[in-house]
Amino acid sequence: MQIELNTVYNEDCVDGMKRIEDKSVDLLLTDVPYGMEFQSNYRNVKHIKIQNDNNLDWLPRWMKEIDRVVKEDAHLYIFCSHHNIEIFKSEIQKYRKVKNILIWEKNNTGMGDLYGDYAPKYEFVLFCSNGKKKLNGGRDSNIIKANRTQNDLHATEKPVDLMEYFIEKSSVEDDIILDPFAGSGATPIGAKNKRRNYIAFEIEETHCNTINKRLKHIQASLF
Amino acid sequence: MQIELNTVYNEDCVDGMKRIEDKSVDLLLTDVPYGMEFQSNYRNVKHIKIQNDNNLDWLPRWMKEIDRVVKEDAHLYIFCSHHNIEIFKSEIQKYRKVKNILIWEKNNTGMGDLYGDYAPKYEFVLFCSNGKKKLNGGRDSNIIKANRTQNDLHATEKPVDLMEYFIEKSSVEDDIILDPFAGSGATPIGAKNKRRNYIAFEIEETHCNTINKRLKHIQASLF
DNA sequence: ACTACGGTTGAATCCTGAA
DNA sequence: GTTCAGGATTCAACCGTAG
Repeated sequence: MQIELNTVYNEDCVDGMKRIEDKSVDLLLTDVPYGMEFQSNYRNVKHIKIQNDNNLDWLPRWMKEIDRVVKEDAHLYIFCSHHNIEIFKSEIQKYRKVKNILIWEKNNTGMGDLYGDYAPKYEFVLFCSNGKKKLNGGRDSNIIKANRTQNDLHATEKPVDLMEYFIEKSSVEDDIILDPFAGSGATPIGAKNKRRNYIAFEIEETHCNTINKRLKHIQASLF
Repeated sequence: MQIELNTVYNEDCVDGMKRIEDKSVDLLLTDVPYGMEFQSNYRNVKHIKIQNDNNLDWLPRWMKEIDRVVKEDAHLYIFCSHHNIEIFKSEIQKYRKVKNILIWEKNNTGMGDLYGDYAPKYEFVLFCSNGKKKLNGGRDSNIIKANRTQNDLHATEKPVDLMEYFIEKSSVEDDIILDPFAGSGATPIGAKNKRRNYIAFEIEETHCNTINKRLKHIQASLF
């Protein structure tokens, strides 16, 4: 392994992943940029625009690298939206089997067209598995409720709860979890809480600093 | 109009729809064959295998015809599953805007891989709109809960409640509603209950007879 | 335990005005 | 004409607190 475990790398993930050994990752859990040029206009808080979110050109190279580093029977969880789910699913299916599409049901609905559309209340999570690896715990449904957390840190912050849930369903202690788009850091933080190893990339320096602060805070409180 | 309203035609819908006038349909509400060769093993009831369900060759011709007969600003609701949502969405998008993907959340979970997968609890409904037509009533979320109904009529029976909900959101009295894959008849029955007109096709004679019986029953009870 | 009520919030979309 | 950036806007769901 030419890469350090339990580190958040401030670099482009497609480059950085090249230093990860073949078939060494036990779980992929990530929230990719949706390719929507999203910038939150939420009230007074102005978040940094998501980098490289104006197109999905990175997707084929990214997926190829993911397939190289993630174990054959590992589970993959990839967040995406209804706007371009067909693009993500089609690309991922070139390498891995999309076994299910999970629904993260949020506690509240979003903005958008007020009169001509239904209010958005969920995010998709593409769940990939070749079928050999079992899920830990009982048989849960493919609709998962989890409350949104504060979005002071990141425009599209994911709840640590939800990440920990997926981590426990699909990995054991000391496994290696990869998140190429760490964002607010929910995956590395969840991994640390649950005593798994993580490899994380985040291209935005500000977010990297936030993640490292949050991780340090856990260290102080856990031990 | 060369076609009779409020009739269930026992024929292939791609042929039958040719008799519908251009841009004459106010709402499309249908549960297409998912292309999975589905045959329910539910309890003792053996359902008829869904015809033409082993492939999706019909889809391009079907969608072209749908686009011809449905009004430009009309809403389209097309049920589909996660297995091939990308195929349906991509094909539909050649003609219409998929504005949202609705989740029909069922009261119970389905079968499937008991150990290596999450239990299926929903169906997708592709919601298409060019954005000009408003939805009736309040602003509802894109997750819609509706109980499954008895499964003795049809393998993939949809609740009449749910169809009536969509009918009321997206049409007014005397509108024309099209269902090219009528199945158990939830759409024509919902349409009749809500005093809309329907055009329905169902290739399987047994199902046609069932639908007509159910429709007759409404006539008796409504008037 | 239950209801009532106030406070808070949203991976968006539309519209307007400037370039 | 066209594109683009930024500002205003919804109401249903949920939570916490109080009665």
